Amino acid sequence: MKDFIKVMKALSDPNRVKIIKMLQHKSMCVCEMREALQVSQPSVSKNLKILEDAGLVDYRKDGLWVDYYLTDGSKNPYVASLLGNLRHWLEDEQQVREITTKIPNIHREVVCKK
Amino acid sequence: MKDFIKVMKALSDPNRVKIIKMLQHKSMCVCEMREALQVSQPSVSKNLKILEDAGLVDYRKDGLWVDYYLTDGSKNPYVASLLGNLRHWLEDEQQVREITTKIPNIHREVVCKK
DNA sequence: AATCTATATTACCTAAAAGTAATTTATGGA
DNA sequence: TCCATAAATTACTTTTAGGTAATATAGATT
Repeated sequence: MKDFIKVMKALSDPNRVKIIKMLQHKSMCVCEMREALQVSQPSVSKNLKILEDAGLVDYRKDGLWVDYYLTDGSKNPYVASLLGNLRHWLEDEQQVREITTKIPNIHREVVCKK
Repeated sequence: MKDFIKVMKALSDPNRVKIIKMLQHKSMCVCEMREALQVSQPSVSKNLKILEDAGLVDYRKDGLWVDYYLTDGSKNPYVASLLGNLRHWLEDEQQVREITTKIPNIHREVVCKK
């Protein structure tokens, strides 16, 4: 039950869902997501932690940057199925489109010097 | 996005998930669920409203009783798939088993006179 | 009509969630 | 070693969620 609730809670916030939808396109670091979402850095970090605890995302360090990416779902029995659905779900949402079209124009070398 | 968030929120509370799992077995009235969940009647009503707003459950009146049942998911594009998954998800959960084994012993004629 | 009963609604309280600002930690380069 | 930078953590604030008690509503029975 706990695992299930954790994933549902993780996916019941718009900014976290947007993070998932962004990561479907490419792995990203915190400051890139901060730029795309237009929220503070701690807010992004906190939301990433919630997604990580739910087994939805994982990260690898790359120097100063931390690259987040979607997991294969092996840490939580509900994740693989939900991430699968989320591949096509919400693709037509205006809010999602707005963000994903931003992605190609966000480069960490530019965006993270703030 | 709103529809999606609404369903995720609805499913991110243990009592509401338990209601869904109960309704997989049979339609039930508020007082039966109250008995099974051991919470107050207003709490059950409130949670049912949240599930209804998300398009997960619907009801029909039967005299004084109100029978709640799972929808076919036609009111929310994410519901059918999730209710489908929830048919097998959480079946082995202790908390769910405890409640569903109670159901055959709960009869509204007995339980609702309180 | 008067009353009983199942459910909904309201008012209220406490706890959890989500955000920011300030601070700390960790990595890389001069 | 010292400094700069990306991310995490902490402290704090405001909003939201979930519970109960009290009350209102609606259908059934007399």
